[in-house]
Amino acid sequence: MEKFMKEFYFSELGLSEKEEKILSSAIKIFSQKGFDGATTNEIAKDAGVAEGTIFKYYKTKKGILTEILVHLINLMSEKVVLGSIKKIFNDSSKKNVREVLKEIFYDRINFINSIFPMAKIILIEALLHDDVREAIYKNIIIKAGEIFNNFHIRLGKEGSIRDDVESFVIFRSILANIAILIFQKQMFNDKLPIKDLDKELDKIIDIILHGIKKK
Amino acid sequence: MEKFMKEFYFSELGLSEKEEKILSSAIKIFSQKGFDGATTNEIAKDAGVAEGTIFKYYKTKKGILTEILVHLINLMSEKVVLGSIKKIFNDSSKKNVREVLKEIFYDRINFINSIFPMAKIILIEALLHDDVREAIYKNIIIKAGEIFNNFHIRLGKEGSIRDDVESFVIFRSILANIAILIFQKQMFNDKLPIKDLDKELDKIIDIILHGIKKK
Amino acid sequence: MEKFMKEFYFSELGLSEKEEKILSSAIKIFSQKGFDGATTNEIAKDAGVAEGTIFKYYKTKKGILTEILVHLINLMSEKVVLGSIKKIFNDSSKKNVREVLKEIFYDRINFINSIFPMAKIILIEALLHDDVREAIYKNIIIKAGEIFNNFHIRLGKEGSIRDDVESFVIFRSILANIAILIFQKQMFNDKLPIKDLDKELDKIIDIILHGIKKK
Amino acid sequence: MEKFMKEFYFSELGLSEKEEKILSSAIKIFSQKGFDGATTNEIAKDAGVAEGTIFKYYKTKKGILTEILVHLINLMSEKVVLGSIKKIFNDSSKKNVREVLKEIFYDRINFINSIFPMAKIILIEALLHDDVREAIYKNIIIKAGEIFNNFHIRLGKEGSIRDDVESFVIFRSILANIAILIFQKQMFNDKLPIKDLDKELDKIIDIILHGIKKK
DNA sequence: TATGAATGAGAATTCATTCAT
DNA sequence: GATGAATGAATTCTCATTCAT
Repeated sequence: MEKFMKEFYFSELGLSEKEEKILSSAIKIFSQKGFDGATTNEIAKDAGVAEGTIFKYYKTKKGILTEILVHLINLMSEKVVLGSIKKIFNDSSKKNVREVLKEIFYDRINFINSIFPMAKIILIEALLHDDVREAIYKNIIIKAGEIFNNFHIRLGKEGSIRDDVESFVIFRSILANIAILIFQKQMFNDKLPIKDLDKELDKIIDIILHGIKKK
Repeated sequence: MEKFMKEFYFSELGLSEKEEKILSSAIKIFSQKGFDGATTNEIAKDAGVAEGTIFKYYKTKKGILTEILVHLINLMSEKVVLGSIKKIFNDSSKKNVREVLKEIFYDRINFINSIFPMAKIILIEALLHDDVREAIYKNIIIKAGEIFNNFHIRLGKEGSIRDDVESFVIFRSILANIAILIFQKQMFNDKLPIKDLDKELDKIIDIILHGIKKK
Repeated sequence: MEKFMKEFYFSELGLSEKEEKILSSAIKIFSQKGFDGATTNEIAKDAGVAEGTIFKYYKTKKGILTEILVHLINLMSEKVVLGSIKKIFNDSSKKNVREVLKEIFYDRINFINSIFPMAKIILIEALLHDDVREAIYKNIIIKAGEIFNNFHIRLGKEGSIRDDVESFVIFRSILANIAILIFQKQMFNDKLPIKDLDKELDKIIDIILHGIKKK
Repeated sequence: MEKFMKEFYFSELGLSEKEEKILSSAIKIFSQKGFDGATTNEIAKDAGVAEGTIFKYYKTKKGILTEILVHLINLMSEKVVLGSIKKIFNDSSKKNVREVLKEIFYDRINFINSIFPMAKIILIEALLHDDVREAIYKNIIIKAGEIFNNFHIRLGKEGSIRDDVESFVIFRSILANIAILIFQKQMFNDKLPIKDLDKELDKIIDIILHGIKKK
């Protein structure tokens, strides 16, 4: 996964090998101990460089965190959120809602899992700091909401999805279901393992589409 | 709220006034800066005691965190989770599902909001440390799941809720919807304010009950 | 001298014993190695305290320097420059110019010698930094110039000192002669020892009063 | 002046262009921040060379300082102190003392101003380190004293200057007056500007020659 | 019991110096 | 010769913890 992550995260950033190692190790250590719990010494050792080298690339420890945040935002807003979801939506005319949702769920879960260490770091920072929250709101939440809104309008017209509830409320509910699934997988996979993701998704989507009320 | 929290949290713990102040300040500072980002000096100042006094009550800084975790678990598992939810369930025969859910949602949201600083601290620690996750799983998740399971069985028999999906999946979905609402209120209330919680809950419960699919 | 310095410098500042030791050692080490050449570790060892203790009293290393500067300025402007020189001037009616000058020279030389470590530190900082220069100019030079001006006016009326040259030019020339003497004593005492300060002063004052031209 | 300085300082030293740039930048940065406050990185950037290049020419950072000291001593003792002052003295038979002194003052002030950055660096180092003081004493002070001594003997015979005071005492007093003027110009030119150097020198020389006592 | 001055181990950061290219 | 990335020892500063009062 180390290898995969590197490719995935940084291949197009034009980072030097050392810089890539440092950033990669920082993500690893920060996600294990939190930003304040991690030490630059630890990161340096993990990256196989001298501690001083870190500060050639990043002015301060905080600077590494900022870089990670920026990278995550770029990843989510520019490349992935928009790119792959749009693709799915564009193909959606051919499929029914259930299939589109499943594809989106699959896509999101795989993506978030792949960047989970980064996402975890930023989630914690967002819980603690206003400015991080602000950055996430502006760069991710608003954009994702807009995309969903378009999607919702189209499906509403087609008659596939209810149009008597605001787009945002539906969006939030879907988001909640994806989030808790990722949370379960990442935090409690030993206790509450998700053995068959495919079946699991079917159940969740069924609830999302038809609710929990007996007909 | 400061006053309320103190009473609420600690009134029955038999803590001395000083100890109460320290714990209360620790929760405040930890929730603002995270455990590693907070200093005992800061906590002492906020609590109006000498730094040394903290270490009369808690052997180490970590000890304060443990106390907070234990306290949160007690609060959730023993006193509140079980207590008030059970009460709602016991009264549930008289009401329809929608009303029961709304009451639970109200109850949970109010409760979590009131203990949010504590919950935030522990959430972060749970993201970072196995043992905290373990404690939460054993003491909260399992117990809450069991309670919901009983509730589900009863409602399933009554014909109010689908019984063709596992209890846990439904529970998780409801949990997700509550959680994201609390999250929105606590983290993005300035950007995405929840003006009328009552109406908001109606919409969410509608989606939970009937799904997002157009009939 | 260590003892003497302490008393002299700090006795009325209400400093704790530790703080006094730290400030005293800082002056010693800074004057030996310069501000940037000195380390807080060295100061701590010399003061017999832990390195961390220094930072209880002074937020930063720079803060120690500022304290020394402030202390020197207070010493020179408030207590000593004004105090003792005024006294000499007030008694001056009874003596001739030569005796007054000699008394001032004695007084200044003894004073500057006693605070030379401090003065050296600040001299170097003044050579390097605008703001220090500014502080010295405003707090010492202007005040000393004014005092001398009064002195000059009086002596000019009496007919003891030339009044066809600006006060400042005379002041500067006297200052130069005092300064170079202190400089010689402090920097080159091994090579150019001043064996009999009394005779030395007589010669210098003679030159100041009558010039170097043969009559 | 930058250009001039370079030519002036180094033209006859047979330095390569790079070496000249490095030395020139080192003087600039050292004089702004002091030796310990300056970094080799800063010097390299200012000189437009790689940091490593500095260490091709100078084994250590300290080595640059030594080079500057040696250069300053050469400049003062060999080329200039002796050269131009001798010339003035040799022409002195034709002029009166006042004119000779004025010429010397002009010459010295211009010279020291032109090399002030270097002189400042070495002054600070002399304040801090025995060995630098030693070098200055041996190579500059003694030599200058001897030259002045010859001058004094000659003028004493002519009857222009008092011969009832030691040569050194007179020399020191003249030196003091030159030094304080340079100091004023370099350190406090914004606060105490010297608008008309010519008139200023006339006043100072008048005081040096005739003293401050009213006749 | 409570204090808060003092500690010192450990953290982030700096910087002269080296060395492979 | 020249480079500049990399080093790691040294430095400033932080902070949980102790202990005499």
